[in-house]
Amino acid sequence: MPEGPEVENVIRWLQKEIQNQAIRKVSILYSKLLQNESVERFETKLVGEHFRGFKRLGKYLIFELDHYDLIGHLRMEGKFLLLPDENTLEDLDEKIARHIHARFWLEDGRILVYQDVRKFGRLALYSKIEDWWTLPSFLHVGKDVLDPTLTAQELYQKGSRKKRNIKAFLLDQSVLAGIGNIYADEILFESQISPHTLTCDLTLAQYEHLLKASRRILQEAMIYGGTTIRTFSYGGHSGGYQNKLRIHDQKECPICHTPLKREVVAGRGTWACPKCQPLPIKK
DNA sequence: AAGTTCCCCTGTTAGC
DNA sequence: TGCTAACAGGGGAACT
Repeated sequence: MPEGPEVENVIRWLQKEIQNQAIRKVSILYSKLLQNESVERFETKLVGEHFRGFKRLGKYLIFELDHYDLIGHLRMEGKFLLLPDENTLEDLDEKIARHIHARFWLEDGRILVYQDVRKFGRLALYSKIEDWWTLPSFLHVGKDVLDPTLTAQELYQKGSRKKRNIKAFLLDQSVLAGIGNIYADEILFESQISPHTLTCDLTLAQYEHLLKASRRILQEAMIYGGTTIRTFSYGGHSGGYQNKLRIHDQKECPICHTPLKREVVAGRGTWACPKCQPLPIKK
């Protein structure tokens, strides 16, 4: 499922492919895809706009156009495809075509389409403002994990006054943005912290470990092209990090070989080694 | 008021 | 084998 590293790969791919392309025509086939705009107005507003800039915040994609910022979120299974021409679009297998919810015809004849089997993804359109990170879409989105101004001290301050497990904390995008379920498990394993540990029981040193592990793992996953567990792909590529996962969806601990079993923490399927990631001893 | 549960969706898989 | 129910999970609304 697209987390920070997957979204980064999508953004870089689109920047390389369609930067400065103008939009000739737009058609939206699923109105709920649009968060804050009617289909008709959305389709009208985007004609003649160019894809100027490509940014990312957490798991959000930001397309800077001439007069608007277009904010996208792929949620579970959303993906963009670039089709070479009209014929390719017409010849698409019905199994794929039925899940295409938006189409953007570009000036060079290619067509950018948005496909999303589960229809969870969303697009929001805003008139361009100076600081896109102040847009309503980002009201509840904290600093990106890879934002160099984010410090362990900040996490410690937020965590120490909350009573909630660290897995939920890492998944909370208003705390830090970009980590999803898969990487949360990997980060906790590398930090040797149980997902059940309460944030108020963690030391500053542990938050330092967590932040360091978060950055290392997300960077590495990004270089590998992200993780493809179910369906993630972009530009015809799959990610490669699924082969590097150490704990998530694995059979045994790579360090002590303890058999692992899935459990639900923070409402998510969770893998952790009971030996290598012990709970702190209660006093 | 912060933390938890539910809901949106559909394809895949587990279980009877 | 064929059907149904459970499951997958990001984020926001609704609930406790």
